Amino acid sequence: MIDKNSPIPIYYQLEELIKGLIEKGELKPGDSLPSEREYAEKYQISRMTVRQAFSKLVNDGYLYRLQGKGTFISDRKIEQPLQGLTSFTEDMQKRGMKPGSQLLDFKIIAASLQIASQLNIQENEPVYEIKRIRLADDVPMAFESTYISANLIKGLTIDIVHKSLYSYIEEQLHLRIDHATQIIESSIANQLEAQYLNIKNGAPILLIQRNTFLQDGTPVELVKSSYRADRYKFMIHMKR
Amino acid sequence: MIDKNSPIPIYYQLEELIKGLIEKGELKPGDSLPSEREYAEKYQISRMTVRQAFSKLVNDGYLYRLQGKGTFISDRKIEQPLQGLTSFTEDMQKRGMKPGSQLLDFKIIAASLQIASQLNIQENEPVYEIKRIRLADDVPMAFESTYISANLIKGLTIDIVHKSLYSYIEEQLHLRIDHATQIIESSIANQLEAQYLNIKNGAPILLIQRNTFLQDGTPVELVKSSYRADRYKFMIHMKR
DNA sequence: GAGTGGTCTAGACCACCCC
DNA sequence: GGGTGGTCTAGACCACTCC
Repeated sequence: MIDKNSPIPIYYQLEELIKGLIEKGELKPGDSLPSEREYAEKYQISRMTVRQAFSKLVNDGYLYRLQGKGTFISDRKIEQPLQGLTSFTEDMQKRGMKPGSQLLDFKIIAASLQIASQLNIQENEPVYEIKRIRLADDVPMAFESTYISANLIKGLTIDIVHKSLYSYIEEQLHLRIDHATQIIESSIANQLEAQYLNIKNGAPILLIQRNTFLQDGTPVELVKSSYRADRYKFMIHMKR
Repeated sequence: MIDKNSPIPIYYQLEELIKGLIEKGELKPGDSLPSEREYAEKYQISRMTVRQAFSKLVNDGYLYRLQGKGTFISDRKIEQPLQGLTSFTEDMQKRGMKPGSQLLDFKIIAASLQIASQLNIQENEPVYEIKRIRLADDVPMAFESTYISANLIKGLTIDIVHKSLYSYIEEQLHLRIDHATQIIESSIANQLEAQYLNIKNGAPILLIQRNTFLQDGTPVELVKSSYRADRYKFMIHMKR
């Protein structure tokens, strides 16, 4: 089950192995795991390597440790929702809904001062502007505008955007998307939003602005979304 | 600067030392840190111990690593906001506002089915109910209702709540608050909320429900807040 | 080739929990 | 006292970046 000769790090293999056991239900919330020493013995690896795998899983909320007692499976009933950076598509799938998308606009424009400052580029530099209505189970869920520097992310097409923008950036351009900041606020639908989302003028909406960055802090993407408040709640999980 | 005989772990001392340098501005965003090996040499500690300190700081967003190049200070201009679990008081202080509070109600009630299920207790078990208006710079910011199991958190007083509930739970009761789930949604002020928050009926508000847990998953606290949308935006930072 | 972070080892002693 | 996680050491080899 653990291949020591594989180029895949051992700690990562162990991580996936344990995650698999949890997802298959062989390890249930509250269950204690075999001790770090037992894993080390069983797979003939160092205890530090086991600890590295455990630490990642603790950090991601799969496990928790109690000194002197052991390592246990977390109760993730409530905390399931947002684990790290996900796309709209993944988000909807996790919520058990069928994601969809309706393209309104895809073009290159000159960056406004506001967009340029968010993307850390000069005013009037070219940026892709993509406007879409996002659907969940074929019903409008959000109205979304995406801005991407055309000098940083070259060769973008509608097709790529439809598939997976993040995969393209990471696998074709070899850039590593690392983190994002989201600003969430409450507002009221204007006429345009009401029309696109099929709700009443003045109905509550959740505005989410996401700024995505590479590891060195270079902005990759700016997304402004308006979600229907009657269909969408934002959930996050926080560690102390 | 590093005391190897102190009961405080070396990796933690190094963490604080580096954080200090960043906060004092001696290390600026984009700067590269001395290498792991240099720190190990300088303080006569193992490289693994240095890595442990670095890893925590990377995880908390202070640093980022580039293989083959070095370790660098993150640009935290935008990402500053919400780092882990914070109280209203801390939150407002970080935003540069003066926090305040106006107590509306403090009593023990029998848990409704809804509250009981959130706190994982039986219906009609005693719970503290605390209702407050939260102020920022003396202006209403949020209307907040807190529910806490009276059997779990004993001896709660208004005074404790006014100071720091979390300190009381951790230092007096020796329970370790570990994580929380927050659900954020957009809504419109009803008459009561409008009155308390000094806004118009129908004005947008941000509803935030927070469920707080101990390490083993025991619910500690349930907080329902209604924030004025014109004064409050929720910000989060996410790692991929 | 020299320097960096990424992974890994085989030990060690400690603090804590439970019997 | 025996088991657990928490910390720490002093090495090792690898992949990567830069010159």
